[in-house]
Amino acid sequence: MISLAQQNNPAPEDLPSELSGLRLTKQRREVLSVILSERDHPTANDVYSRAQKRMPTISLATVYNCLEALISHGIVRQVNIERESSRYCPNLADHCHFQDVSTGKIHDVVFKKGVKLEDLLDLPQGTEISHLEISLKGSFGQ
Amino acid sequence: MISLAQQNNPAPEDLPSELSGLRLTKQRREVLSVILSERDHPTANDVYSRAQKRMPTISLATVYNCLEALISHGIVRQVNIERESSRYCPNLADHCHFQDVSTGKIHDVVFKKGVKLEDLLDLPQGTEISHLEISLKGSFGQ
DNA sequence: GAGTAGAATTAGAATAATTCCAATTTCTGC
DNA sequence: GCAGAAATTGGAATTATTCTAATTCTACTC
Repeated sequence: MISLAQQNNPAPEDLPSELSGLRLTKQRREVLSVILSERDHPTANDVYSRAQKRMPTISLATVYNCLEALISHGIVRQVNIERESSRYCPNLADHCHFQDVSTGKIHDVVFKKGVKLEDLLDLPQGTEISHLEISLKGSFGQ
Repeated sequence: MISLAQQNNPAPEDLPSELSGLRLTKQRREVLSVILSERDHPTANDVYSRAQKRMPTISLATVYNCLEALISHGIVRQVNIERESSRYCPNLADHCHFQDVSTGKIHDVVFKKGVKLEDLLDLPQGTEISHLEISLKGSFGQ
């Protein structure tokens, strides 16, 4: 079985009709396909305009609804950097986000092997982490 | 010399007239005093209503302006957790933020000694980090 | 101390991302 | 095919934040 993480340019019709217990409606499949196809961390608006190309009747509210459904079922991650609009990422592996200030583009950054952030933080015994986000900004050397 | 980080409940009038090259006007001193006095990571609105107690004529726009000035001079840190409104933190030491989901309160979390996040990330040689934010949500054990 | 230029403050309008709402459409199970 | 539930839709509402233009303050210069 091919995991979504590897799938590169799945047309909406190639996506299953259900995923992680979420019914994939036509719109959800379209939204997911957009996010899987161009992994450049699009905003909701980006997703909206890309989805409109194949499905001109989709509404922005639906895009937000679909994103929320995909996120709450663990199919997509929401990415927040400072106060910018949220972006969406289909990479479910442990990683964080680096924004190149000269281009605005966002890059996935992984931890060096074996590193688990939770082990590095001085949290009280028994703390349960339900959400963890690391974001960086900067530039690649001159 | 007492560093701001240690100062506990500085009345506005006890703050210097300049700090890190920033002229501390009456309003900036008031805003800073609010943030230093109750270190509960207030939002701009919280700061506004607290500041109003002593300075009823201060405006919300001024609070935003003052916060921006304090941040850009490295006197205060802006804290973002997901899409919630920004919060403001006078703790300049290396730390990150944990939000207890049962109370909504935000707690400072430090790294275990010797840990430097930059060392743990797989970033290209020569990458310069200008901004780094780590936020967590969860609960303290049951 | 008056005059002045630049900076800061202010109230209110504007913006923009996101959420809400109520009506309609589409599904699913029978 | 039908009933009820779930999803979609367009547009309005919300909310945090930023912008604008007018006023006030501050620090200098004379």
